[in-house]
Amino acid sequence: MPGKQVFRDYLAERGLKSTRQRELILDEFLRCATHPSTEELYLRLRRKYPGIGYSTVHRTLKLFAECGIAAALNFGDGQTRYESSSREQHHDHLVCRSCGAIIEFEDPRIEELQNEVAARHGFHIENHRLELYGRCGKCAGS
Amino acid sequence: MPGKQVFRDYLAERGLKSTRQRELILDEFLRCATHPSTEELYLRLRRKYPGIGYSTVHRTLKLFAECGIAAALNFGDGQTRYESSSREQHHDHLVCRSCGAIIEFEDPRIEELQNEVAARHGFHIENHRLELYGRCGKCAGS
DNA sequence: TTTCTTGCAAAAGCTTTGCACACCG
DNA sequence: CGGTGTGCAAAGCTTTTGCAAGAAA
Repeated sequence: MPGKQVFRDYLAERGLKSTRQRELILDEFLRCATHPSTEELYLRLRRKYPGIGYSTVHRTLKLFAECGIAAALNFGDGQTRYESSSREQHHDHLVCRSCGAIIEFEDPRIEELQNEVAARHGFHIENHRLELYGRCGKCAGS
Repeated sequence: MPGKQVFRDYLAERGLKSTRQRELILDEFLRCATHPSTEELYLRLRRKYPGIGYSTVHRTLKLFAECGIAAALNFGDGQTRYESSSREQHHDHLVCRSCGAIIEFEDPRIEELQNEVAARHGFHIENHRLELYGRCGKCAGS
C-alpha cells in the first residue's frame, strides 16, 4: 500500500493528524475501480459509516490531490472526479458519451511526442490530460 | 466569415431567429484572440452594449457549441471557456500554471496515434482534448 | 400574429467556509 | 492541554431556468 504510506508521511511532515475518517476515506477511495466524484465517494462511505460528513470527504480528497496520491479530473459533467494516481503509471482516458464508460489507456509514443512539442515551445510540462470523447464499441453499433 | 454563415444556416434550419444580440455576441466572440469564459465575454460586450444580458450570452455560447463553431473548454479553474473552432484545424493547448498563458499547438502525429489507440479499443472518436500543464519558457526561469 | 428571444431575478448545483464541539498527539 | 479535524449549516460561485415584455418572421 504505497499510497497509504505516502499519505501518512505527508500528514506527519506537516503536523497534520491521522484520523479515523481520513483512513476510512482513503481505504474506500483506493477500493474504487472508478473515478468517483466527491458526491459518489461520500454516498458510498455514508452507507457504511453514517456519521461521516460531506465536507470531510471533500477536504480529504483535496489532501489526496495535494500529496499526489490522487488526481482531480473533469470530464465536462460539472463534477470534479478523483482518480488514484498511485496505482500505476500515468494513463489517459477514452470517455463514451453514450454510456459513460471510461476506458483507460497509455501510450508512451504519445507521451514522447508531447515532450517534443513542449520542448519546441520552451515549455516545461508538469502534467497533462488527454481525453478522447466518442462512442465505445458497444454504443457505436446502436 | 465561414463561422457566421454556419451559424445563420443553423438558426434557419431550426426555425430559430437571427437577432441583433446573437450577431453582436458572435462578432465579439470571433474577435477574441483568447478563450473567453461566459463572464469575460459578457463584460466585454456590456462595455459596448450595456443592455445585454448575461443569460443571453450564456445561451448564445451554448448555441455556438451546438452548431460546431465553438468548443467548450475547461482548464480546471471552475469556469467554462469557449474557443472558436472555425478559425482553423483542431489544436491543443499548453497551459502555464504560473502566468496563465495559453499556447496553442497541433501535431498530426499525435492525432494519428490517438486514432490508433481508439481503433485498438473499438472506440469511435468524436473529439478530444489534450492539455499540457506546466510552466512556459518565461516562467520556468523564475 | 405567432413564435422565438431577451433580460431580470430567482433557482440549482457543486464547492467552499465558519464555527462549536470532538479528537489526536 | 493545545492545536487540528469533524459535521453541520450557511455562504459562494458558476450555470441554468421561469416569466413577462420585446423582437423577428
